[in-house]
Amino acid sequence: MRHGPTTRQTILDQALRLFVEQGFTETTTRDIAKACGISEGAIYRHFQSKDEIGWELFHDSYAAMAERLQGLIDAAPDFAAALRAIVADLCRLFDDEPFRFRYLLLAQHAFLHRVTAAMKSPIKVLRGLVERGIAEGRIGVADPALATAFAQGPLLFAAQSIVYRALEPPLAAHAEQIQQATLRSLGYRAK
Amino acid sequence: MRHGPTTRQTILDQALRLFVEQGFTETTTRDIAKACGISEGAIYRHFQSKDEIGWELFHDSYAAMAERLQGLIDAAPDFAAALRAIVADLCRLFDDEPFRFRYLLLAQHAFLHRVTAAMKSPIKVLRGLVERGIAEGRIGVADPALATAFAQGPLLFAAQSIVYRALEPPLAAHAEQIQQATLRSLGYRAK
DNA sequence: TGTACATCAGTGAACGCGCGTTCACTGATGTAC
DNA sequence: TGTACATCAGTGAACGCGCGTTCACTGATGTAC
Repeated sequence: MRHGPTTRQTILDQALRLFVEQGFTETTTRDIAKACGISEGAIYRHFQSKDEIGWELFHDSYAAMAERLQGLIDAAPDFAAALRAIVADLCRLFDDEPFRFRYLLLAQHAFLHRVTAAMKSPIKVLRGLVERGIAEGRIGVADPALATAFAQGPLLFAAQSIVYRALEPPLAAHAEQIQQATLRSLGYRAK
Repeated sequence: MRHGPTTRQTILDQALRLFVEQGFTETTTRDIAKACGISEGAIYRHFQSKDEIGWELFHDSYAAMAERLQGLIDAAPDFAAALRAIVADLCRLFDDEPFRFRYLLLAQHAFLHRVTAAMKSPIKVLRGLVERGIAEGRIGVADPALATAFAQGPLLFAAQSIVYRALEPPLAAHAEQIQQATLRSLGYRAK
């Protein structure tokens, strides 16, 4: 295929799935090639290394998610609405693109050493929102680091429970409960 | 050393640390041997394989934690006291044995396929407590799977925040806040 | 106590295997004239 | 339109390396008599 922008995307798609299912190190270039129906050599027409595939998958999704969350926050009328919008959106992302969602969680550890302080990150965005909530007197938990930690719990453990087959999918079906649990865990009080 | 029960333990200790710091697959038998100050061959006097080291570290701690949590629950006068005791105890464990604590979280994924349904597990113990709380009308979240997920969030994300240096150690210093956030996220109501 | 043998933790070189990556080559498609 | 050459994705065998594991050997300690 001369005009085949599809092979590169196929490699990304299959690698994403395999990295989540088997782990990054545990996935071989032979696995990826086989899943794509191409030879191993062909991978290196599109990427310099296996590491580059992993990093590109992480970096692009990570930055995109940060922008997306910031957009939701900017569009929301107040703190609680912003938090609710984020939870609802991430539930949808988990249901629609489970591999992308899960890869972001896994790859955080693996590529942490490459995440520079300058990079936008979903965690920083969330922390910004939490700090605003504290400043506006909406949140009972005074320590922003602790509050940011608490804010992640309900959504991400609910997602994990679905992965481990302890909780019934889709995650969006539990969005309302997750939103409430998140607000409660922060000690939210309405105006 | 003829009467040297220390080498086996040294291997376990160093492997635990390395598995947490670098990952299981990323840690080589050369790494372990070097950290212990022994040859690679010596490892195989005490363990059949690298996998066995990983599994033993996981299985022993996993079962021990399950027993420990069940003991705390049995000794507590009511639901809230049990949950508080668990949180306080796990905070202490994280501070005292950070590698053991973190390894349990990491290895869950890696050894999940070997965790049989018959094995005792901290998650099952927690779920049992949560179900009791729901039955006794103490918990607002009706779905036990969802409530079990919520119950893990404040503690484990606070722990992760310390690992990522976002939150000030020790974890025990935040125990009170974590206990309250856990109860709140479950929609706890006192008698 | 002294001697002969057994036991066992530890050594370190070596093994085979599977990994990520390379590279000479193929064949289809695009371009120049 | 036809011909010659350029470009490029893809092939698949091969490469070197580092991995987990093995094994013949050593030397210290325990045991039998």
